[in-house]
Amino acid sequence: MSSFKRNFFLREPLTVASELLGATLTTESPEGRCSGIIVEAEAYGSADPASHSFRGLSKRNSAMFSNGGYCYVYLVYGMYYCVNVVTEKQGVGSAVLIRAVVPQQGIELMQRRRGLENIYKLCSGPAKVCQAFGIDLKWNNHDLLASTEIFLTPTESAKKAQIVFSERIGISRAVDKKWRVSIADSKFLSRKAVLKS
DNA sequence: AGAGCGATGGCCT
DNA sequence: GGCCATCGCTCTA
Repeated sequence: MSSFKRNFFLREPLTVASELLGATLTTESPEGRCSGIIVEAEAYGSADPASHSFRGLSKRNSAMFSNGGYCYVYLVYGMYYCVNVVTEKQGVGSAVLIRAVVPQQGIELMQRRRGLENIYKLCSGPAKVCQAFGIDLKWNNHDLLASTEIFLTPTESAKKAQIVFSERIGISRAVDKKWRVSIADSKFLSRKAVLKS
């Protein structure tokens, strides 16, 4: 089984986001292993008004400034978690938000954690992914290249799916940037990609 | 199918 | 006090 190299993550978040589509996210916990294929992600840049890192380092966002390949987990709306893959070199606050995944291993465990049967809705949103995979602050700022509890593996098949670029979801600043990437036609997305002329 | 809204807590002004 | 990188429920069509 191959794995990502550090250099993969030391690039601009939109590039990393595009190339993470098709990759597999895996978590290991005492309850079991969960894995799934990433089909939707968003890039957040260091000079991006929509990014948590825009106003500089804080207690909450400090993991965003870690080296590429680390993990940034945050609490959103007081009740859910979202998981990001940190990009670029240490000191630069950029990351890729994992928004949707196609469940592969541990589907029963995901269904139990989510309290939901429907495969298509199991991981169709950033907080749903975290709930299904058991991701919370315990893994914030973990190195995805060193951890055995949360990690990424590259796409095995050589086939490249069609990628769509669209506007990011749930933000109020820099709304025009098309920094959301998704696999066209996937039934596992948080929303269909809206293409504006 | 789409709009509205409450839950809930940390962080920023 | 206001604002969230959300979700799932309810109401209207």
